[in-house]
Amino acid sequence: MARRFRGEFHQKVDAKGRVSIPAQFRRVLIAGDPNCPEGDAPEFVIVYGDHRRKYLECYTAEAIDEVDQQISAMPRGAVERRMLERLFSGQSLSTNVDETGRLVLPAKLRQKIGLGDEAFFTATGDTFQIWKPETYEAEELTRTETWLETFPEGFDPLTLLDGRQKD
Amino acid sequence: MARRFRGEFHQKVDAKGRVSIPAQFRRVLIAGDPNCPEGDAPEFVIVYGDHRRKYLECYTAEAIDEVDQQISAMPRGAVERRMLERLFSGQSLSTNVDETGRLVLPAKLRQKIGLGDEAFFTATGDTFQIWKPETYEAEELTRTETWLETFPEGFDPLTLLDGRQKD
DNA sequence: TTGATTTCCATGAATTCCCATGGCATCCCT
DNA sequence: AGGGATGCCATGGGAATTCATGGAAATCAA
Repeated sequence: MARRFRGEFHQKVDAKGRVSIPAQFRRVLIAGDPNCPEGDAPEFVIVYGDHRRKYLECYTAEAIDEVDQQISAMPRGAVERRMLERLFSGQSLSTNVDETGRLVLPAKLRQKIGLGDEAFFTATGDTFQIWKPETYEAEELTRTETWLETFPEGFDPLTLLDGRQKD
Repeated sequence: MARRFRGEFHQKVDAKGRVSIPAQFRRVLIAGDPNCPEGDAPEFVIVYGDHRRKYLECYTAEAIDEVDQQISAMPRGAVERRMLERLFSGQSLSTNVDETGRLVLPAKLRQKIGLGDEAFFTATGDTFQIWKPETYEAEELTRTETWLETFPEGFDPLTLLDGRQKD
């Protein structure tokens, strides 16, 4: 089973912007940082994006390397390449987990997503996101709701996985 | 014959949330974890889903890998993909069987499905589900009952297999 | 200097690990 | 066939660790 992030967690944010990274996520970050200095303190990257993005997306060292490679494989000068570079190089921050398993979110980033004294972590495959809990509920949950409503009563999202498989 | 879960079982849940996994299921979990560390302690994934789902669904390592692959084959940014990621990455928990054959259900999950001191396990092909016994009786049994009643007396469910090609 | 950042220690609660027991079912030996 | 003896299985209890979180001391930066 590949090293993937899994689960949702609520964590406290203190006055200095310190947040405990869920232990399970920490392990994935460690596994995803090839030259992680033995014990722990893996490095990883937070992509915060432009002003309209309301959450922070975190990549393991390996995951971001992969993205970087794909970007540099694009033709120099291409508009798309520029955009991606701006997003992944510019609007991002390289950081690391500290010895007590926490990450420090600079005031700038906290303000950007309106983070108060609580953060919501949610896994999304090979990355995880950090949200202000209220925003997550408002945006994502209601989005799910309305999306589900476009389907018949009692619809099971699993049907979407079809293509080949179990029934 | 493929390793499939079979049967229904009632198990005790102790104060710490520990539950014995039926030995039969355990074997399937072991067989379904490719890099399972020899003896036992296979890893697997519990998908709990959103608030309206009243049971926990357990996937073998292989089964969940397959799901993950299917999801990552969907176009990035598609709403469907996003929904499935939320479900299978976010609303899930990666765990493992312990040395005594048990699994630990965190308080959060127990509350979610209202689990008390007893759990009901039921096989569903390549996954199995964990229910609060009362819920299962109330919801699932009556559901299949009424569904069966839409068919004539003495109806043989096997008829449903007709003309459906399997893989 | 002064606010901000980084280190280092502290602690309660939750989680994991380790050992123990009783019930069944099976195997085996005579 | 009798009657243990063996071994797996479901459960319990407590000790040992890990986690999340808070606060103070030590460093920086400008």
